[in-house]
Amino acid sequence: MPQLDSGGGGSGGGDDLGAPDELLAFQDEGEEQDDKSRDSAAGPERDLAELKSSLVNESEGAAGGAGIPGVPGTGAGTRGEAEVSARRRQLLPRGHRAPPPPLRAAPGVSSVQGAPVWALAPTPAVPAPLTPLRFSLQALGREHAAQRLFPDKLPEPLEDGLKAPECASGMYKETVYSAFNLLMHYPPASGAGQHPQPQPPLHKASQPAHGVPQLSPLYEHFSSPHPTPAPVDISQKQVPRPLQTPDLSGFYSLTSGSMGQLPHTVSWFTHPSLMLGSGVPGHPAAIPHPTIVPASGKELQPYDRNLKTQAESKAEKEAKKPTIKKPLNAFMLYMKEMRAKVIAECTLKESAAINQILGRRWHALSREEQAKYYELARKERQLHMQLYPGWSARDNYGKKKRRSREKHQESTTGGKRNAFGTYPEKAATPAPFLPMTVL
DNA sequence: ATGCCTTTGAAGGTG
DNA sequence: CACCTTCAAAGGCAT
Repeated sequence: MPQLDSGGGGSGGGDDLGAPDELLAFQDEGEEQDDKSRDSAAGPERDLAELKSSLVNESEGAAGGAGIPGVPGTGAGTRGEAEVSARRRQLLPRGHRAPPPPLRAAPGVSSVQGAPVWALAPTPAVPAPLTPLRFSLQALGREHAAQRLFPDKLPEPLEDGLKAPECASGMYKETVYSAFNLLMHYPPASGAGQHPQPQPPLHKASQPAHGVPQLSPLYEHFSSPHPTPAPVDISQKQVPRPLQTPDLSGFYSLTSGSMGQLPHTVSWFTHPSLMLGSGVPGHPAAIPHPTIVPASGKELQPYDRNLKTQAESKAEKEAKKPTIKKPLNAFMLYMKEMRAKVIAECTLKESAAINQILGRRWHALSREEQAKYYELARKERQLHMQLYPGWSARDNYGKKKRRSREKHQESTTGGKRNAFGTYPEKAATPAPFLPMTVL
């Protein structure tokens, strides 16, 4: 079940987003200090350095590639395929990473829906309580205002970014916290006057984060100031109709007028394959929730079904049932925002390598910085749950192709290991955050 | 065409 | 309750 706090607990119930009294002190300041020092001394720069180092070490003897400019050993595309493959296999052995000390929440502090307690600390200048849906793309035109909310965050990318000469492109300077700034920027209560200037079509590759955060579609979806009566009917049979709370009722639509302001990250809005809903493509009513994707990834062909047997049709129907994706967690949101920067800075493209860097950067983030993403993630989950009360992550189990790790598991078992073969390590790795105990 | 890799976090299932 | 498993994003690469 989704973990929306249904009003219980001592947090006042309901949406206690941004509750000021959630500001909690940490008792492990020493550890935080460690984090800080780690951040500054061996943070992001080390991330890539280690990654690169591992690449170099593992590809020692290989002719210097041209991966990261000036960084040997990162050019996967410069070696023979076999060599690259070998490197890839050993790229970052699961035991390779020596994760930084975990961020721990202070004991005796409460948590909300699994987020580290420090993540619940009030975001600067964010009014509370917050309605999760009250985000607006209007913020796109108000980045300055958003920046005012977190003025201290602007230089962060410069600190956090891979400033190493081999990686510094400077592109990340444009906006780093733009996503969060946007999300955390609340429109006027009236919601009026939210008609940003239409923008030309944006392309994913050509439109890095320049005032256009790579937000979770969930939030982007609700960024529209123009309401629609209800979210797309994704699965009437399984997913109960979303709650039509007053807060939500005004955030379910995207009008054509709002399309122009949407960044590339909301390409789902116009993508034909996503027009699965009940209506006519292009019509707001036909706009599905961003987390809804056809299982096949292709547009449905209703007439095809008539040619199939009932069983086939049923199976196919089942298979093609739109999939409600899981809401993104904090780290996913972070990755989504920062990926482009890492790519730009490091000229890396392989997500596996990028994700490793991002993982390290994530650990290098301060609590406050991480808290933003936890907060966003929490709101995303709330939105998701409000939209699809009956949805369960379990619904998507098996929709992804079974990974071959299963057979790996069979062949290499002996000990306990998860399907990825990583669990023992992860278990051995200190958890980033200890669960909070609710007082 | 499809799955793997790689990361963290969330959530559900199991013992 | 602890542990395990799966999925979420992403894109190059391998099969």
